Amino acid sequence: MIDLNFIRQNPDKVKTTLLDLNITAPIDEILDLDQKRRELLKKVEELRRERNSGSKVIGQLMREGKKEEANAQKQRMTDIGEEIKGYDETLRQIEADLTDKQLYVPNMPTEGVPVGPDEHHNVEIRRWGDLPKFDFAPQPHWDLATNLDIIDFERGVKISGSRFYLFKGLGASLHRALVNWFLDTAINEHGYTEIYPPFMVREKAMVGAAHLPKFRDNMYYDTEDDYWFIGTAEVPLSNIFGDEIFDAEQLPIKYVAHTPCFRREKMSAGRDVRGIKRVHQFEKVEMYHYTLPEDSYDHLEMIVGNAENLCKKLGLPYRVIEICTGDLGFAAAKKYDVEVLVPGENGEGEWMEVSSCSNVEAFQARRANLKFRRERGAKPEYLHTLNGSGLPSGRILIAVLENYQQADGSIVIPEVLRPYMGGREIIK
RNA sequence: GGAGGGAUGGCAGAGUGGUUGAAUGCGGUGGUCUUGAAAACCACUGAGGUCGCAAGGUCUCCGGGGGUUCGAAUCCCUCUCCCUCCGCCA
Repeated sequence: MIDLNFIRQNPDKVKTTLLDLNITAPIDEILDLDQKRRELLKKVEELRRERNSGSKVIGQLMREGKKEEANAQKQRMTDIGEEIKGYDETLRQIEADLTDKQLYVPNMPTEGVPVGPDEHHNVEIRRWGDLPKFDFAPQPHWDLATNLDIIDFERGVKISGSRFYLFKGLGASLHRALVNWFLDTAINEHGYTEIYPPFMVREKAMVGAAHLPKFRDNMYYDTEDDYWFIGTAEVPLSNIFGDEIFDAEQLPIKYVAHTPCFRREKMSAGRDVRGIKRVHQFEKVEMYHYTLPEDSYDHLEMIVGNAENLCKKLGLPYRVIEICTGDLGFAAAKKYDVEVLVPGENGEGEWMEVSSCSNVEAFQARRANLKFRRERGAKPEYLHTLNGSGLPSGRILIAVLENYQQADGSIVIPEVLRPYMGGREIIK
């Protein structure tokens, strides 16, 4: 959610920005509702004030035993009460409508975000490493994994349908090794506190994280108990401190969580259907920061740096790109993606997104009501939150398989993972 | 799943229809006293909306929502959450 005051004071700027973002939102309706709301509020408050003071008089009169005067006063108050009731009803509708519409307004990109209509206008910031030199034709991960019998696609599909799979034997070990190494690195080297959150949340949490109401179609939902299944740990992490007020010195807070991620992938039917790149259930280690507003952009660099560090230690070539306005999405004010380079289906090399690091500024903080106080007695302010993948174990497993493959189809295990696999050096 | 009991300010805990946005205690902040500290004493100490340049005014909020009433923390309905007992259970 963005500040209603900001929309009110900069309507044209907001509208222009929406064009850059390639997102539509009912700004004029919002302005109209906002104005109606304030007009009504004024009337209703005036009437309430009258009633409050008028009702006190009744109490006074009763105590003094002046029954008739009290009754006359009661009648006047009844009339005012009726009037208030009418206005209240309208006001309630307007406020509900206004809030609902505000929930569809995206965040405003920060100064300096490249302007462009789509992902082709993202800007490469830096690049690290090179694709390994293969003196043979590299295979895609689904062939490697099937031949090594470490991923069973057919039986995953048998159990749960398309876009499901199962890890088997050393495939499952490798996956688990990645998760544990991501977590340990985050905790021991990057200074995070680990959280094990719920994977099913109520609607309020989804709205707080800005995944609802707009992205309803991409999420699994249990109709019987009203639970939403998280598509990322960002959802529970962003709601932990809802309706709480921090002292400034308690910030920043850096959390890391490993969770499954459930995604319907409705919008990408037919894309990336082979392998485990785009699936309904995967696991991810997610970084999440709560910061003072003035520190959030430093933290964005920290988060992306942490994601890069993981790629470097795994020996995976990558690039960092800054996302342009048209590709920025709903919640981010600024976003970096980290993409690793893998041989891909045809062996020529392709970029695969493995981390998305966003500063959402106060966008989630407003929705989830996350605040801090600069000093005792100061007015509470919204804090800033950031999120970044660190990293998705399934996609990194793809990268490890494809980049560390040998001519005989075996996989050399990256050194950092070997302690997590009983010292094993190769999968064959 | 069944039965019962709860939800009040940072915390604890009063308050069952009329100056109660809320006693009291603890905590916190400032001050007095003290060489300093402690103790004692005094004062202050919730959030949001709206109007206003401001000072300040005004409205709302006692788990959420709705209702009764001139007036609700107090009465009614409903939802959520917590606790206790029974049942089931990794």
